[in-house]
Amino acid sequence: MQERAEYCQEHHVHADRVAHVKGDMPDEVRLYDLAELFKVFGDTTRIRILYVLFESELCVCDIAQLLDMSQSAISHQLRVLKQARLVRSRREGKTVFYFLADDHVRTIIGQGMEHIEE
Amino acid sequence: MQERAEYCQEHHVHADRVAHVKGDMPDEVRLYDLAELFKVFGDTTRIRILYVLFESELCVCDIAQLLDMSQSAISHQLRVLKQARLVRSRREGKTVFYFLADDHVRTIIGQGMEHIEE
DNA sequence: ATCACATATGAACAGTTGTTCAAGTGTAAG
DNA sequence: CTTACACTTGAACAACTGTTCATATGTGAT
Repeated sequence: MQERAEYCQEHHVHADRVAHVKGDMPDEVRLYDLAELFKVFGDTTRIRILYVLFESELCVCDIAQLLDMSQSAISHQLRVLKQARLVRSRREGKTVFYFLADDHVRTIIGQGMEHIEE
Repeated sequence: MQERAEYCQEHHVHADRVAHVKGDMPDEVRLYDLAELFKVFGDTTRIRILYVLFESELCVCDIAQLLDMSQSAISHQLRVLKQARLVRSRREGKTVFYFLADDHVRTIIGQGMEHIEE
């Protein structure tokens, strides 16, 4: 966090580029939110849940069964996904159905897949 | 991980959907790799590094200066980014320049930004 | 060879995260 | 109002992650 001058001499730093980049950086809050969003994608369980919802809406119980995990674990993760506005839910009697919130989920996961399959 | 039957009765589970979804799920390894990839995006420092590299290639020292962080911290994170094949590097004398590996980075970050700005 | 600089790396430590377990809602049916 | 089911939630604990600090490597100049 300090002592940078010790490593990096004035005359070495590529001042022009540094100055240029410094200009068009999104603000800290936005970058933080962005990282938070990707954190949500960065867990196998949540990725699997999202994938499972690609096809159709499902209830908590269905998802737990599909992923062979406890209903509680799934519920916790659905909450995270919901807070990130990646999924939404609707209630039908005792059952709660979850579904993908919008198409960004598909695009982001699609691009990710493309990347790892290169 | 067990006791599902206790919560979820045979007659309730939406068997048709469950069966259908079960068919076209990517294999476990792929889903794991995908989560690993997004984990890399899920950190403020790494997101900031990627953003900084949107404009032009930069050396470790430049990045550390721009983000006001230690050279060591940046170096550690660049390694993570490199392992995920999100950045690449070239050496020029004592200096090592880092740059974005391909356009997926831009697309993924772009989509992420769109999502949080809704 | 020796020195200085740019970068890399290993160990360690605090902070975060995901699951389980137990207990809590909410809803429909008897 | 009681019971049963679908789901939610809070606490706790192990596992993981990011930074720091100290040290190591690589390169070029003297």
